[in-house]
Amino acid sequence: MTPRPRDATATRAAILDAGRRQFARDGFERVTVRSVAAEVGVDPAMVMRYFTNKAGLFAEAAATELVLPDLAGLGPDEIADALVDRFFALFEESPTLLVLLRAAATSPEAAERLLAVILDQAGPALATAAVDRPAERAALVGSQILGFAFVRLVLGAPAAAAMSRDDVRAWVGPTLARYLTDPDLGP
Amino acid sequence: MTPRPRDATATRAAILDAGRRQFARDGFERVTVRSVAAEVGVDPAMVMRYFTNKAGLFAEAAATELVLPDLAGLGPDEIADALVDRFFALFEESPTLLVLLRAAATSPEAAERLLAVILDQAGPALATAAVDRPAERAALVGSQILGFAFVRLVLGAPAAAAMSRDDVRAWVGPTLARYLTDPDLGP
DNA sequence: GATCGAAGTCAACACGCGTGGACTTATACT
DNA sequence: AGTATAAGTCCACGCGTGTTGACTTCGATC
Repeated sequence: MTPRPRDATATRAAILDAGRRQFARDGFERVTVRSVAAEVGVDPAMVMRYFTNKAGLFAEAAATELVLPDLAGLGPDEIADALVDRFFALFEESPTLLVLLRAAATSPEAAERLLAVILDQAGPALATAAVDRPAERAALVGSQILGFAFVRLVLGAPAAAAMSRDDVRAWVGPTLARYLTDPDLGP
Repeated sequence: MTPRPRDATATRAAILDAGRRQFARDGFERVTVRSVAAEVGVDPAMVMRYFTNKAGLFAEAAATELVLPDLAGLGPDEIADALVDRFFALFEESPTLLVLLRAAATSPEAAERLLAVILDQAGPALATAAVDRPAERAALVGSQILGFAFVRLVLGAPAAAAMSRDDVRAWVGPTLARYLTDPDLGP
């Protein structure tokens, strides 16, 4: 066959990559189809060809898979370390979560998607570790993780931005552990 | 004198109020001068007359004063309750902080302003309560407060949105207390 | 070597935006 | 009554946006 042996999907991947970077840096509205195309060195119409829409490009750029490890049978401290490590790596390897975080602030659809990621992907894993009230505990874990990412990556607070992975483990790890496993917490 | 005894500043206040509501709901970019003027029932040019700019309107709509209570001499639990109560009231009485939170996600200037609010207004008050490392502990307190507000008000997570003030006290209060006063925390 | 289809470019459209300036209205003072 | 002055309206400009359709290029197949 070899219908189109050229690097057909190469520019498509380049557009997606540039779009992801720009969405992660500027949010949805401030990114223009033209700016993405310019970064790739391609005509703006290419974006429509491959993604039909600016929204289509965003949807693909914001596709996030948390792939959390199995938390069952782990002690509180191990759970906390596993969560910190995973999210630390997640924000480093690809900015999809940051894309979603930035866009969620001004777009109800993006907010809904981010909430779905937390509830549907992190929810089950966290529920196996929660002593009770899994919904509340998952929401609190999410609030601390997103809040820290916000202060560190969006606001750029020096004290938070300067922390190493081990620092984050030591500072916020215990909070996550208590949110999930402290039986005395809550009303 | 009475240079203009008419309700001169009334429409100005109405524009500011409508702008604040729309900025709190939609962020900076999605709000248009026209939409604000339409909500007030006034010509768009009135916005320029009173605020010179869309940016000028935003700047005034985002002016935030935390007015935190004095935390010196309080125990950990009292500190936590005082913080939760103050921020709970703050988000209810006026959406300026929400305006700043939403806009900070996509605007570096807004992010800088929100960071300044945390550092300059909350920082000193929190520093009096912190056992050590005031910068790190203030950043962590801010991350939890903003993160919870984000999950509750922006994402609208049911488990977080349904919490009463006392629920929030019971769930996140202890976290704030530990961030400030736990001497064993951190690396 | 002719041809077909995909990859990519070009110019333009329609729209909504922020903003500016000329114009109108109406109130308070002389 | 007349007038100055502030409040408010109208209209339109210029720009950047997302998006579209027709055109061009070019490599692989027959």
